[in-house]
Amino acid sequence: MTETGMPPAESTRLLRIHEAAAEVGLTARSVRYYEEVGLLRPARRSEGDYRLYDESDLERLRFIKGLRDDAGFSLVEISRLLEDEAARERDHAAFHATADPRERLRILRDRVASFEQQTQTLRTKIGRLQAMVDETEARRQRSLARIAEIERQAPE
Amino acid sequence: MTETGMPPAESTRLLRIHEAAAEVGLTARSVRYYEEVGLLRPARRSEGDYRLYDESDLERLRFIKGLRDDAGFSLVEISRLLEDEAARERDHAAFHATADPRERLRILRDRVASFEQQTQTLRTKIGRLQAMVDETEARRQRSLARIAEIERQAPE
DNA sequence: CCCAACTTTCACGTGAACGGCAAGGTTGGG
DNA sequence: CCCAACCTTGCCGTTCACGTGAAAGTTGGG
Repeated sequence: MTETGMPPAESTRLLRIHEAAAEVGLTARSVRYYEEVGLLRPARRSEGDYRLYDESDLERLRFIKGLRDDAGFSLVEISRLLEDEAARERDHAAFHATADPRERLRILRDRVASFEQQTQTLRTKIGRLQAMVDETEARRQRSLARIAEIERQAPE
Repeated sequence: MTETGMPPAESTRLLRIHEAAAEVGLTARSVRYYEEVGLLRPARRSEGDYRLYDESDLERLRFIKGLRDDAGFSLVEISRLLEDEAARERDHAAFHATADPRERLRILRDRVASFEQQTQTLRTKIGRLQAMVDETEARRQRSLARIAEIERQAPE
């Protein structure tokens, strides 16, 4: 019969830094570095000061990795992109601390604005990439036209 | 057959490194570095060994800058992306040197394949960015749903 | 309680992508 | 022909984004 030393595993499973990093495809060093430059802080620390990450931390890490690898943003740019979200992180506790619907609405609306800001930035980047695709397509078309011309003049 | 002689040197205006760099929004140092790592070589050198860039060099520089700034590719990745195109650069002289239609067709088809490779890579990147947009959109929708719920329970 | 495996902070090392300077050569208008 | 304003190569410095120990503390199974 075990005593009531049960871990509170039911609500949120917490991962140590190497587990969390592996989960999202990063190194522990990177995760520590991201904390160093202010991109995130772990949900909590253990008794012996080990970093412990929850599911929302993992989401954030995945998002950071996406911005870094897929969008090619620098950590400074990512920091700016997540700035609003950082504010809402600070509001997160406030959200659960208050029962005032007006306050909760304000927090949620800030969050929505933050998401819209993020999609706007990403869509701008998509637009520039699309422009490059279009230009490359145009050059391809010109080459195809020249091929057609040669084939017309000198059929094989 | 051919029309009158080609327009004189006006179309083949050559720029020195600072002019070329300014034209495409880079620094001279960057342009030299790109040459150092094999991303391009200037069309020609002056009598006193000054680098001289023509319009196709500028196009290439703009493309490199786009890949770097907009797509966030590293110079190594850009190098891989332009590798095929580098081959066709070497073929460029051959193209104008030969009158053999079969040879010209081969060169042009290589170029088309290179363009298709580039658009493929860019579209893959666009797809990943779009996935991030979609996810952010979904999170925004969830927040909007929560807002609606609160407004329903506690109308102002 | 022990011990291997994990973690902490601190600190220095590294590769990419340039910036900046020195010492000298080139260009082109007057 | 002069000379200021370009350019050349060479080399060292810098920032970013981590990698890689070192030395010490923590965790958890046996």
